[in-house]
Amino acid sequence: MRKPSKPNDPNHASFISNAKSRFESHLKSKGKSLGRNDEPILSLLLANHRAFGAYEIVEQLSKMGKRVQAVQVYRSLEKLIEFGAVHKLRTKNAFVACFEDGVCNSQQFFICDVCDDVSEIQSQTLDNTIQDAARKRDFSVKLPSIEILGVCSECAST
Amino acid sequence: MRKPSKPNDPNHASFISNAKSRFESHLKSKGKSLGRNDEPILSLLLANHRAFGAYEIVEQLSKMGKRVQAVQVYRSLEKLIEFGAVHKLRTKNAFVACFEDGVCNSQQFFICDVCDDVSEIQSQTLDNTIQDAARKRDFSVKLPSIEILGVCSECAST
DNA sequence: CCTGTAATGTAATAACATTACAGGCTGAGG
DNA sequence: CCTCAGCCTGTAATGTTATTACATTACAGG
Repeated sequence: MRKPSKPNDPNHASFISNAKSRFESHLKSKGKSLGRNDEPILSLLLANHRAFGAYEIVEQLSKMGKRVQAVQVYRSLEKLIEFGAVHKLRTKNAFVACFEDGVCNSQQFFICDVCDDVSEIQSQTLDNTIQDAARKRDFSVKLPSIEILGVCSECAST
Repeated sequence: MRKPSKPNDPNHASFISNAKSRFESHLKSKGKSLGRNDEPILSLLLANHRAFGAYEIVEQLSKMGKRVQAVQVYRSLEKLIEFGAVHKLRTKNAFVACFEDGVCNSQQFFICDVCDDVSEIQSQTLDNTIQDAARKRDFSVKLPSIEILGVCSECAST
């Protein structure tokens, strides 16, 4: 099993370009293409290991000389989320890049209250436990959203 | 283990009055009291097995001749949530009564996309699985939020 | 060149949530 | 009984997140 990439990994740059080209192929296969706003947004999120609010993305891009409005950010995010390159954190109303290498189906996050770091996990056990519980009540799962708020090891030790 | 009460249960009325008096005692023990807005809001939520948005609560109360503004609803909800009588569903930006009988610590929900029904579960297994995953990464859990979106058995069969 | 589709830009607004401030009620202590 | 602190209420305004509506631009294929 591949480890998720993080911004401080030495080969993070290649991870990013891979993620981008995967996204572009995906779009192409659906008759769409990488828009002029998509790339900067994805880059911003990939360059950070935390979640950004949509309006924060607007600000950041603005600082980088790229003026866009919220709606354009939401449009790009929608595509990115659909593809799986970005996840939405509903507890935060914020958006975070997916750092899993390859396909990502789960939505399981540990979110640090202190430093805002988001770490995504892919626990088959957790998935199974949820599926079991769902089966028991004949509930058919569409989208499990698991967001565990707390304090990460780094912040706890300082 | 007691079953959670539902609006169509024959003894639901007594469940409601119990929930209310528990809430009132709790407030009293904290030097607070049941405000004039708290009761109607709790009643509304307890009378329905689904989540309400804050502004929807405003509307409903208005229909019942009680005019309040959003901020008042949020104030009551804050108290109710703190006590555990109401939960916030972050995937929906909405609020649902807790139908567990007694103390409720977990936040595990199955939410039907079709009929909006919310059913709360208290899976120790799920809790344990999350705690295990957290321990592995030295993450100290404060507030797990688990909201499973999908289709309930009723809606699937019709 | 024309046309259809996707992407963009712009403005306005909806939906959700909070802050600020002014009164009003109540109950414990003097 | 008085009064003062703490809680509750009401009102207005504002902040934050997300979407709708509509006009325009870019571009590939017939």
